[in-house]
Amino acid sequence: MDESEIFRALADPTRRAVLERLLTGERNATELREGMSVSQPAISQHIAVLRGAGLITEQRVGRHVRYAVNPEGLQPIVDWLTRYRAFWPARIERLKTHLKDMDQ
Amino acid sequence: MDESEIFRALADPTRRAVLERLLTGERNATELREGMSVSQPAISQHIAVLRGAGLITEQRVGRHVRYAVNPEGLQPIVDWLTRYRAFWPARIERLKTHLKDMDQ
DNA sequence: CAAACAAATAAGTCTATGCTTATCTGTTGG
DNA sequence: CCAACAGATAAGCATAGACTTATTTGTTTG
Repeated sequence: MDESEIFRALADPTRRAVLERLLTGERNATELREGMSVSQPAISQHIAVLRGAGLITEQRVGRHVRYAVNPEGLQPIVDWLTRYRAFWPARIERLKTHLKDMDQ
Repeated sequence: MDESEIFRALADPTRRAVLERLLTGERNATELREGMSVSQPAISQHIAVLRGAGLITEQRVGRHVRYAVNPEGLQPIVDWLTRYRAFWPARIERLKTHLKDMDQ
């Protein structure tokens, strides 16, 4: 329900990069950090923000933690955006195409 | 193209309130401020952020400035969100309903 | 033209955020 | 069991953000 927290979490490019990496499958913190030029604590803190915003879930597996996108996490802002649907004249066709793709 | 700037602009509840007020029609700065407990400069600064993010447009009319939602402004983050469509199992039906409503 | 008005800008303050290094907690494998 | 590892937490710093009051810019109207 707290859109502010979600938007704030998404406002940081490093956190969006983490999320997008999770789109291709679950990862642990070390894997999420690969190729990024930030310290281990920095990633850990970003992960905490994403988790606080409900955007990711975590599951401890041994001494690793597997992170994954939380499917429900983005819903509040998707809902928020649908209020602006009357202002999406140009994109509406593309969105419909996406939805048709999903039907198949 | 700069999603960070858009997400950051939307992260503030006062700015979202301004945007939502504009959903019901164009307003000037004084009208946008009505009912909000912030100073005139604060609203002016919020408007500047929204405009910088491409979310609103402005048109000077005499000594007033009429602000309006920029229809194209939210597209970058709508596009960004569609990358997560595979993770929207629960919301997809609602979204389809919205789109059907638009067809009529 | 002067007073009133709409909005922006300036400048200062306070808090939040993102980063670092150092340290701590928990887990595993030799 | 202990050394190495995965990750979180602590503490400190620098910058960004949201707000205020005071002032400025531009426009209108009596």
